[in-house]
Amino acid sequence: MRMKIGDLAKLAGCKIVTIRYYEKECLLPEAARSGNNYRSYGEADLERLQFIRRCRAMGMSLEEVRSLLALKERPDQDCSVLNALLGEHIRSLDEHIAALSQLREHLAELRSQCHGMHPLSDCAIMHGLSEPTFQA
Amino acid sequence: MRMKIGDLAKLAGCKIVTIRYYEKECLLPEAARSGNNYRSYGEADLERLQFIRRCRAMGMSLEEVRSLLALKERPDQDCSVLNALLGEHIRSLDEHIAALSQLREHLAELRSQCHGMHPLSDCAIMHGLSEPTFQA
DNA sequence: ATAATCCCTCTACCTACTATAGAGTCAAGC
DNA sequence: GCTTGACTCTATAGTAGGTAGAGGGATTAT
Repeated sequence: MRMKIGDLAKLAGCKIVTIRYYEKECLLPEAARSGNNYRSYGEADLERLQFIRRCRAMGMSLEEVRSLLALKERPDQDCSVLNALLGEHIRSLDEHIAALSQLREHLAELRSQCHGMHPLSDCAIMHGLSEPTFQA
Repeated sequence: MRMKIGDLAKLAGCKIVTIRYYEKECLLPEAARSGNNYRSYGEADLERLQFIRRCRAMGMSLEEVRSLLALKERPDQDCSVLNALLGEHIRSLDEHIAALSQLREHLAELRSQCHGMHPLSDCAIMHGLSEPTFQA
């Protein structure tokens, strides 16, 4: 039942150092220690770590994860707080995606103006990057 | 014609510290100094800085910018190198955008399952984040 | 003369980890 | 009993691309 940090890391799909890092950041509680001073983990630790990793995989910051973990501790509370938090996260993702897409279009346009096989001094890409018209 | 770091920052739309940072990173040459030890800049410095800022605004890393600056020094070279570099950058942008979009859909789906007004312990969002099904 | 604003260097901080050094622990094989 | 390899421990420093602050000197406006 009890496992060492390497086992936990394997099960959660993350690195050992990351687990120690989360502990230092108080996202995981201070681990119990076995006689040899090795950290010792159980089911609950694994679940909490997986929760964190899933949130991270969803693109949340550790601060956001911290808020979610705090919410998770109070299951009696209304879930509108959580709903709002997630909505905010989706909104910021949308912004991020829109900005990147615009950038991508911009770059594609720049590239389409160059057909290769000529010196850099004539290249439309270099000119595009050098001229004030291409302020993003 | 010559200007101080604050003027340059204003013209390039960046912070003073950022300019000093670029100098330390050798993206900008060591600035000339006037009698009072203030950095002193001219047209060429402004252009180089603007080039860097434009590349950054296009989402390029400082390492990519470094490569572009090196290319810029050799205007006789064929522009296919530049073309390839830009193509690679666009490709990595595409990947990034795709990953974020998938994430966004995932989160939207999660959120759509919660209609508010019930305790967290029943909330589909919290369950979604707690269960292995939602591995991204 | 003095206050506000500029500039200087140097150091530390941010996110979310990753990498390395140097040391202790444990199980298997000879 | 000894060695080898795989595991663990702590502590420190590094990554990208800056940002923030301390403590000091220079310039400009009033």
